[in-house]
Amino acid sequence: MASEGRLYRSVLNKMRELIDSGEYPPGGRLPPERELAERFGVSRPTIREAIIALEALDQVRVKTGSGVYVLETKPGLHDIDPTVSPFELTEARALIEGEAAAQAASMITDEQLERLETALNDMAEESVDGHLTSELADQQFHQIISEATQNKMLAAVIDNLWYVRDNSPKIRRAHQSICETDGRTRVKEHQEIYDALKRRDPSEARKAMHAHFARLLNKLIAANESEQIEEARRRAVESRQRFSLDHLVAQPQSTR
Amino acid sequence: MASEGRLYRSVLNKMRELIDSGEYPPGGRLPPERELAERFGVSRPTIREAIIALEALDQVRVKTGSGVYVLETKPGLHDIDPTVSPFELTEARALIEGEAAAQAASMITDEQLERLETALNDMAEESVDGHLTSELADQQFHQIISEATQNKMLAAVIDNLWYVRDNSPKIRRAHQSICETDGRTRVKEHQEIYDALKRRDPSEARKAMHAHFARLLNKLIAANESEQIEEARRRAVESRQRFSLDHLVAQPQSTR
DNA sequence: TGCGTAAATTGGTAAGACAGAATGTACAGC
DNA sequence: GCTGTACATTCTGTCTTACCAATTTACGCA
Repeated sequence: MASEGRLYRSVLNKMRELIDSGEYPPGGRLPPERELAERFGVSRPTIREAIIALEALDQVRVKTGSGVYVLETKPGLHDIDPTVSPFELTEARALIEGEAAAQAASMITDEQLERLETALNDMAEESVDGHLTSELADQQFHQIISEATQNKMLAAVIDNLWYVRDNSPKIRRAHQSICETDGRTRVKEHQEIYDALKRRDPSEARKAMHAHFARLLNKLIAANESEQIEEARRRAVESRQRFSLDHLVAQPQSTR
Repeated sequence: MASEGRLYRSVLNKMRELIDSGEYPPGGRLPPERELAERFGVSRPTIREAIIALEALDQVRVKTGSGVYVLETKPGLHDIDPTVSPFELTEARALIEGEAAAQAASMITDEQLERLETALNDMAEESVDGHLTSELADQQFHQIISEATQNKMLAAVIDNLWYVRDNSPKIRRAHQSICETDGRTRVKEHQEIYDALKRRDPSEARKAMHAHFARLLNKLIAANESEQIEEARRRAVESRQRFSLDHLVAQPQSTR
């Protein structure tokens, strides 16, 4: 299953999806705890945990005895430009993290290499079932590299890119639609980055990082295309239905 | 009491206090749920809720079967880190704006090239007397390039770098100490970037951008060195004066 | 219109079964 | 006697079921 160790996290993710997708719009009320518990097939305390996490993330406000209400997302607080597309973000990450990897290759310490290896193992171990640990290991991997550049400004910029990735609803959704099917490929790509860093080869490190993001970008593009095809098909069916309806009511004149 | 509607919040606050006060240092482990429940006089689910909120706030990491561990608090992602040095910033700008220039070289429009030329002229005209217009033209030049990448994320990152440059006191001071003496060199460097962009040559554009920042970095280093020498001299004078003062009061016994 | 009760909803607790991780212990082999 | 491995125990977080309390909201009735 989508089990990731702790149950409430899986519930949390599903709820965030529902909120992001507009199922529960800002200002609206979530279903009661008991109903959610039944719907997700978990107990009520677990739902409560997910709601509390949601509350801590400022996505929701709980009013005792009344219900839990969706807050409007305030992107202005951390100024994420909502018009930034997943493609732009990934391209920017490719360029910037590519340079970071090259920089890190000539600066990285043995201790940091060890931590990279740990993260790599975590990624490989959990790549089968749980996404959470795998995701976390992924993030740690990249963070260690940015730290290894010994440039706090560069590290801060990269942190910011991850923040945008995790907090822009549009981008979150795009990633969720592709992050299920990968697995060994991702581990292999990170392995190649690690190898280049271990050899202290800046050029190869940059190249491996670019390759990693290039694949990600291609997946995003493919997912977007199939989504658009799906959308087009849906519209086609819709208009066909409308046409047939028009035909039934038999209005020979008006095309509308 | 400290009750604020929901019990877990009061527990959460107490725990945060304990963590902040150093009672539970980063890397350390919190007491087990059952013990905390007894200590705070609440039930275990309530403790769990508080821990989950703590986890959502990135203050704590839960390891199943082992315990809950305190994370080191990261400085705010979006505040300017005051420990970032002018060198780090300039290095980061070199890498990132270098890639931006390469990207821009293959995407830039004729209209943007025109605006670059205008900025270049402004820079050249004013390079003799007024620094203000020249500074502004410089910033515009770089902004047009980041815009030409057609990547809003990359442009936002570069904007952020300029913001740090303009708003970190330490970095502002460092720049002011070197920005007076340049002149034709800077214009010439920007001219070379412009030429590469006009030829639509990514590699040369990157190279020219790197050269620009490399010179800036060297100047910063030189200024820093001379500043440190100055500082050392000042201290030498100071200690010499103190020595002579000690000598004047003529205390043969105590070394203080 | 105003008030009071009932329904709906979240808040909190208790007790226990379960699973993973750490720890201690005993036994086998050297 | 010493060491290392295998097993058992204990510790710890995970999740459930069941129950009652407190608060808000809705509705009916006067």
